[in-house]
Amino acid sequence: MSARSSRVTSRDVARLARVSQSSVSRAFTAGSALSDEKRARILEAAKRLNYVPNSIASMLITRRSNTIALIVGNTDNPFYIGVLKEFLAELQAGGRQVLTFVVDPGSSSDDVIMRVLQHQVDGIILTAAQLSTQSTSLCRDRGIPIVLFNRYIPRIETVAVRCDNAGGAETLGRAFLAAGATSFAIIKGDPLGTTSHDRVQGFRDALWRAGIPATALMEIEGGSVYDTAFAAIRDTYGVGGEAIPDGIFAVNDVMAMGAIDALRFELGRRVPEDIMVAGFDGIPEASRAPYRLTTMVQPIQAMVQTTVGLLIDDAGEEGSDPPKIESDIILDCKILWGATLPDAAA
Amino acid sequence: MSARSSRVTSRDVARLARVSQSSVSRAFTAGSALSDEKRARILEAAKRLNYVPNSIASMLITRRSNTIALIVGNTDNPFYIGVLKEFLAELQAGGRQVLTFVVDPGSSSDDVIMRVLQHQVDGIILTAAQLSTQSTSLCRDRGIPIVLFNRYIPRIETVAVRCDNAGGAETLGRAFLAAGATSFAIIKGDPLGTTSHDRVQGFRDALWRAGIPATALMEIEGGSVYDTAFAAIRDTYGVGGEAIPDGIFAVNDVMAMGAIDALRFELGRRVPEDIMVAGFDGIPEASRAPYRLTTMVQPIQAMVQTTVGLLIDDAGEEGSDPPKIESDIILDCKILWGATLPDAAA
DNA sequence: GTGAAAGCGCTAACAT
DNA sequence: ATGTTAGCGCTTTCAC
Repeated sequence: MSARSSRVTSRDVARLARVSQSSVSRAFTAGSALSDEKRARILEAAKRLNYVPNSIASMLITRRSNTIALIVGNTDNPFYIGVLKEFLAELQAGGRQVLTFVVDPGSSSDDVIMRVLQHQVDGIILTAAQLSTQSTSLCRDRGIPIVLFNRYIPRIETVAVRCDNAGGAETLGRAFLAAGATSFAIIKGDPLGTTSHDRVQGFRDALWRAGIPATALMEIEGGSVYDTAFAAIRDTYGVGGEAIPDGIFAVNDVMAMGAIDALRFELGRRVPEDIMVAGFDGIPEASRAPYRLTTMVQPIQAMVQTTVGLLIDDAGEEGSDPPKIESDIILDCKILWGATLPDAAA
Repeated sequence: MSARSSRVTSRDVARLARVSQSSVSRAFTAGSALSDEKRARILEAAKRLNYVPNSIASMLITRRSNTIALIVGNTDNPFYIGVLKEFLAELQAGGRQVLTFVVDPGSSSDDVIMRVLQHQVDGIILTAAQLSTQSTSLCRDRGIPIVLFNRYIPRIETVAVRCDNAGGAETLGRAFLAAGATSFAIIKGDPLGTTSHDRVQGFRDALWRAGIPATALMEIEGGSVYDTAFAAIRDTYGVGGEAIPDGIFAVNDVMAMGAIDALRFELGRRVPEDIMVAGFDGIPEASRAPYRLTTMVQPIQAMVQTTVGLLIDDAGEEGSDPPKIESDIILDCKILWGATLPDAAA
């Protein structure tokens, strides 16, 4: 019954439909000149033979793979999982294939870039991962556009899409001040990442502008994920530790959750009654009943669509070497008031 | 400085290195006959030209793409995110590329299969997604192996790797009984999925064997994810609702978390003092301080490695049509005692 | 509108 | 060990 169709090619279909091989190709190419009658005949023959066009051959000749490489770091942060999902959905909806790579948070994506280049992808999306100058120029030489997502690389002219990390953090800083906090801690993320850096900077700025002395802000390495942030808070403020401040800002939600749990279950403190907490990202988990975290919501969908748009536009034109956008694209984020840091204006 | 290497082919390298084009090919193929001196010369020329072999052309001729398709459903369940990560890591470590597809929980993977076939992948991994008989036979006709992960399709002879869902659920059922529970609820997942079905069945069996009447077990549609399970518990047992049973078993961890939060924050109950709860999967989130859920841990890594092993072995031999494994591979899962259901034997 | 012919960049015999 | 040759399955001029 089944056609044992292991190697059905357009030639086989052509033979059965009594047309030329090129007509078969046309039948599977939208908008090519072919009579309806012939197309129908070809399609039927194809169905009978279980023919599926070999896109590898098509890629070779058209030099377009219709494939985007998605390089993801830090998969332990639900935010990037959400980003990954959104990218997959968006690219898939646009008819593109996605080659996904994960890189260890520490390691560089350069070896992955090599594999990506061999695969003739139409574009590269880089999320929460490092990249060297060398790699970017290799891609540029081949005309493969790269877009950085929520990360930029100083001194490398690569387009980046991100949200206003510094501005968002500053807003949160002011929110703490408005709520009456006078002593602070900030839980930092990846020391090499621009995202954490910018949020720290924004928060510091808010305090500095309000005349808060630098000594009123303690900076804690949070390790970017739940477990490490939990441990950092427990160890920093545990028995014989430092005095716990009024307000704690974690540069991402998952660390804020770790901090809250450590405060409650290890240190016996109440949030927000004893300590106020805010995060950044707007992951759904942080809005659940036990947390109801006040946070800055990143517009994932808009950011993803912007990113994909840049890639697709670039890939559309053959010899468009200079990416039209020279500087980063920065989208606004929006505060989501939860219970852990009340809206003083409300 | 950069070589404007948009279209450097093996011919260009051959010319520069003063060798034949096939020697260039050999230089990039491990274990092919080529003098060290020549190989070095070729590699150097390649570097100067920024040459990267075009794997598309190689795929076309070798008919092996070195690529695995990973089809994932239900990305809202952290368990499958963990699975996704593990697969990506494992396949990447094995030098394979991964084409990732997400399918909406409701929809079938059949359209995705079509795209996958066009891409000449070496194998397909299907996780938490539906698949029709038609699609599987299409793949089989082309000699593309499919492995189902944590899901099987009755009446379709496709290899599946999963854990002992029924057995694990039965163990949890006995744990509830040993802890003294006498009335029960089970929060069910995807009605179409075998995973939920088997766990429900296993739990029922445990009660039945202990002589518990069917009336002592209430079955609740939990919708597979946190939010829907939260709402289901809130609505079922809220004001004017049913009496809350002693023990609640959610067929996955994320629904157990939703149930616990609903019990605590919507219904004002204590877990485990008032109600005992258990889940299934062993996701890290469920072991965090607010939950400390008792659950069955699925051996993700072993399951993933087994799955990949099946695929790679199959793909290794050219004409190996009959998959060597005819029946499913079932791995053991292990109970993780948390706080929500105490170990009566301890 | 349709067919014939020429490759895309590579691998794999086959010679030497 | 190395070069020559013949394609892999498709798209795309180019004639007709």
